[in-house]
Amino acid sequence: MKMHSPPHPGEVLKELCLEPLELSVTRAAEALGVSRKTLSAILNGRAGISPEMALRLSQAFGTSAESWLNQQMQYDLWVTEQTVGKLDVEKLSAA
Amino acid sequence: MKMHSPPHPGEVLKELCLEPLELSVTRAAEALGVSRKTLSAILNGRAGISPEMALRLSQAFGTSAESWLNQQMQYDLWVTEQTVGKLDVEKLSAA
DNA sequence: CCTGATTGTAACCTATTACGTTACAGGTTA
DNA sequence: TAACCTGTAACGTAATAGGTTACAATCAGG
Repeated sequence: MKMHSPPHPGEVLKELCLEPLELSVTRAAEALGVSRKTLSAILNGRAGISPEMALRLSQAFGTSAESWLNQQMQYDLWVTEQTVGKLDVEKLSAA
Repeated sequence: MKMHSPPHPGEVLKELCLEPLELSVTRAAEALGVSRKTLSAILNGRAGISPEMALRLSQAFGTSAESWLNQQMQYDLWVTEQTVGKLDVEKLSAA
């Protein structure tokens, strides 16, 4: 039913965390304790948010790690739904 | 704050889905369209629930894919919290 | 006792992904 | 021009989901 893509967590991170604080990618990566490449990949949607990265974000920005992983989960699920074709699954329960 | 482990999703799958329907591992793997090894690994906590597997479970048992991924996320986060030491993260926001 | 079914798991393979360092090219700005 | 930020390619490591095949252990029926 859901048709359009949930936002990639990297977009949210950029718009809600980096831009309001006027943080450069280089500076933010430094603060998070990861390489500039790693953060850049996330911001540009070429990598997801790992549990460890979620912890880093929560410590740096005072947000919850769950919220980041939740967004990532929604995004991954949407991508998978769009990607995989019909799965050959047999219905098992009555409901 | 949280101290004890959230249940591994494999336990939940076994107790809430397989056992009530008296499904064997072999039979359930067949129905899900995956190898017996793959399902066994999940049931015994040696593999996590991937987005595709969550879709298979939702189709087989009439549950939501999100609920499975949510459990997996909680579990992964807990494991990561227990595993990684102090992360060298600089606090960035005021809150 | 033998047979068949079920199970966990090891050994091997592939594909993907997060992360790192180094290096380059393009842009902006003082 | 020089200093900085940026995306990204090229190389590496480690982890993980998935597959097939094969083996040993358990348990139920004949």
